[in-house]
Amino acid sequence: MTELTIDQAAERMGISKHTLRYYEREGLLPEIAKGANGHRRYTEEDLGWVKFLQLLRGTGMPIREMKHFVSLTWAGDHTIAERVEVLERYRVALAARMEADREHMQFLNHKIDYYSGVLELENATPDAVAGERAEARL
Amino acid sequence: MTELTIDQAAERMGISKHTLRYYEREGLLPEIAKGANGHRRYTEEDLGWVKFLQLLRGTGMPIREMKHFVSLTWAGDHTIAERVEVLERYRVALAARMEADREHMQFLNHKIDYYSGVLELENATPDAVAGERAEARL
DNA sequence: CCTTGACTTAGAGTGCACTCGAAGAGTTAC
DNA sequence: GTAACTCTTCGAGTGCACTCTAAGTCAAGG
Repeated sequence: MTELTIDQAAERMGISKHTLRYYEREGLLPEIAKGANGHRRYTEEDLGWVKFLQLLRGTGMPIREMKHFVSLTWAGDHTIAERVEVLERYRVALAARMEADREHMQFLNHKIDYYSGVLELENATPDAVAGERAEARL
Repeated sequence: MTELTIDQAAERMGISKHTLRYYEREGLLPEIAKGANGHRRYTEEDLGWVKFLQLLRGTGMPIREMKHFVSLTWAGDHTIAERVEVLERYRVALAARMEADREHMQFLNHKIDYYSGVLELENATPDAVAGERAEARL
């Protein structure tokens, strides 16, 4: 019924047709059913799986490990313990990235604040600019 | 005095010698002074600059734009307004990434919680496992 | 009937950021 | 003095995740 063409699926998931086929080729997606014309028909379930892959990808997991994880998922419930181990590892790594990002955001904020200060000073007193040389070090 | 060899600099900054030379070649670092033997000698100021590059890089700025930004920095104070524009763009992008990461962390947490629940259930009642099939959809 | 356009495949190409290799020179250890 | 080591440069190679091309098929429109 509500099966989508590759174009529509790509549009809706915010991903390119190329990437959809690439994921399928790589075994990250199940083989997508084909219509009478041989064109792919994406079901809602397929799209849900794509979303799952996007989230997994977003955790920083590389394609190689996604293949592994996906195969675990398809292998059945006896792989759940291993799946947890994998996810834990990426949770730790993601937490580290988030922490680093906070530092980088601070860096940007400080830099922008400092520069904005210099600009305001220039506007306020267009004469006294020459003395401003001290780059904020961090 | 406290000038470091490329090995020491790499060690201290947590970066490879290759990358240090690469950054210099690309014009991201000023030309590093060489000792009598032709070997690079890194000053504290050089290392500060490396740190600056690492922070910039951490904001998600690609090498190409870093080159631009660095050239603005070296060009003098009249480029400050443009520097602010650039940094603002990366602040917006970084904020978006941080928001996305929060979503990805939630995803991991939910998955891990769900799986852990299944595991506990298995341990508690090793018999009633067969009925457990409903994958958490998100 | 013929063109247009979207799909199919396998495989090649791209962009990024390193990362490494080869060739050569200078210092240090025995 | 010669072997081992580390540095130098330049250019090539790597790994990742796409991204695109070429050649072919099929359906609809004019």
